[in-house]
Amino acid sequence: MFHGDDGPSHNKVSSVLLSWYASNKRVLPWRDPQGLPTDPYRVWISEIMLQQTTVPTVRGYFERFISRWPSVQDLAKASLDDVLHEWQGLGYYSRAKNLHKCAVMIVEAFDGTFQTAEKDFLSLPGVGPYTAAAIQSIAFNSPSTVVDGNVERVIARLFSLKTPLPQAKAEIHKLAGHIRSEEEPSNYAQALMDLGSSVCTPKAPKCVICPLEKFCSAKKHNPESFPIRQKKKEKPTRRGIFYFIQDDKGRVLLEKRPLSGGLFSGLMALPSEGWDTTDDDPVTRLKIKNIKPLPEKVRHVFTHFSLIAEVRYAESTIAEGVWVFPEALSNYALPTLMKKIFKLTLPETVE
DNA sequence: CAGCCGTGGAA
DNA sequence: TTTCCAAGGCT
Repeated sequence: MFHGDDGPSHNKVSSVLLSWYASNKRVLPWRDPQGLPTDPYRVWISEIMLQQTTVPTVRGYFERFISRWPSVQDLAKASLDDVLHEWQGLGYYSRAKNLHKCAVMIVEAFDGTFQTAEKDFLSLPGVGPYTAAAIQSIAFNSPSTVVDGNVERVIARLFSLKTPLPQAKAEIHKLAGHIRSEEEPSNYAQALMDLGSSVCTPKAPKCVICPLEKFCSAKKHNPESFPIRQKKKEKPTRRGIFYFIQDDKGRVLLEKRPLSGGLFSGLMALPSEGWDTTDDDPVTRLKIKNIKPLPEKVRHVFTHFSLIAEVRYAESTIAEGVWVFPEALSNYALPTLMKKIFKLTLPETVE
């Protein structure tokens, strides 16, 4: 399994890594400054927020979220709309829906206490293999193999893995499990991820200061070329039309996006057509008339496509939907795309 | 498995 | 401007 005497030996790797972490530990809002165990609730919230999201982005969201709902009981009592409002701009909005659902489940089915078994976390919506392992080790200091994007990169480089991602995931998990020790599981998991994010970076890794340099197979060659990834498919461009409809009092027509799934699930948005997977025809449905296009187009990039949004001023007299005064827009959970549009149509009102 | 699901920062 | 990808999970 290991590459002879030059390959990574797990006890050496973990001890070197733990001592590196002891003097390079970053202060983060969800991390106890003294290294004491952190409230599992805080670990859980932070791990959900950190899914595919960077530390600088999460920081502010985490602080606001925790001060508003300091415990899982508080979160369970909150309304989903309030949770989504606190989540607006963070993206992947199903995370907020699942978070709220989990809080209710934990209070009702788990009697308000976090379970200490990884399989219990895995049964929760929005908690997958990474997050379950992270909570297990970080919050309960119990050994578990934590593999995120950082760990994938570190492992791929340590062993110069030729198998491309995502095919290599199983192999990486196996190697990560062999490398890790069962000492200080909480510190070890965070140390490996910190190393990946600050030293063993995707571009221009700082091998000179890396504590694992002497164990690393890729260091001699081209560390930046690992992990090898499958070619990504080209991102298509879609065009959509968004109707900015005001009544005679200046109120804007918003509609709630279906909670069942899709883009911006559960958030408020302008009526639109032509860009998402629905076949909605708002012009007919809302009896839209007097359509006047806005010359500027709004560009927005999603994970799997780019959007060119055309905005059209229009009128409607229907009673359905939610008519909102511009000053009251901040009371609603709005995706970033809507904020971009309102910056053009309501420049005085939007931050 | 591959497509879906947001956004922003870095280079 | 473009490209990458970040403490992933669900279907």
